[in-house]
Amino acid sequence: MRLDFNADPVSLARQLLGWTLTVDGVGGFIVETEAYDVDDAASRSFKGRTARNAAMFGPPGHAYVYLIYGLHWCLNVVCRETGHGAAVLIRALAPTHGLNVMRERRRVAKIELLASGPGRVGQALGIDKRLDGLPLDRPPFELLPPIAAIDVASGPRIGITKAADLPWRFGIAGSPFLSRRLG
DNA sequence: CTTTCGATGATCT
DNA sequence: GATCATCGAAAGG
Repeated sequence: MRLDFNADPVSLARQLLGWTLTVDGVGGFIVETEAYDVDDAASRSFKGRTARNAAMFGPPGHAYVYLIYGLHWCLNVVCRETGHGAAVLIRALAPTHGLNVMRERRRVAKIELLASGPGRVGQALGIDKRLDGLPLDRPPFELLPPIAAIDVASGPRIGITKAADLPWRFGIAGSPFLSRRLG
């Protein structure tokens, strides 16, 4: 099984569900993603390339990391061809690797809250600016294929004001680790 | 269960 | 000075 990072973000967002993502051996399987495309008013790449979003215009299969609301680090997977500015936001994981490390970083008792949201994923995996632009197929990252078939659900994206009607949020149907329920 | 609101800082206008 | 792909706590039903 292989991921096609050259695909469009909607396709990659669906492909990524069920893959296990770890940083320094800490993480879980991807349960929720969001697509951000070229010419997408909700995307940080919409107004063109800047210092902040440069990684989005770099090679597919690399990380794009940014700080939101001054305190949360969010992790994206760059896709399409180099120079396009499309990516998939990792919104939630089902924790499987390094549970103790994540609990220490997050300081929450419930396993459902360890990585169920983009900011929570960032905190649980220790994501920050150092990882911006790094390839996802080499340490500290690791991506492992799904072990079972995935039942995909979709719905509108969250926390955006533009193009908010597009159903570009994807998740594993019925998972208790989704940041919010999905239709 | 729901809604509201403050925290916090880099980036862009 | 405004914006922002969020979170968590607090307040209200």
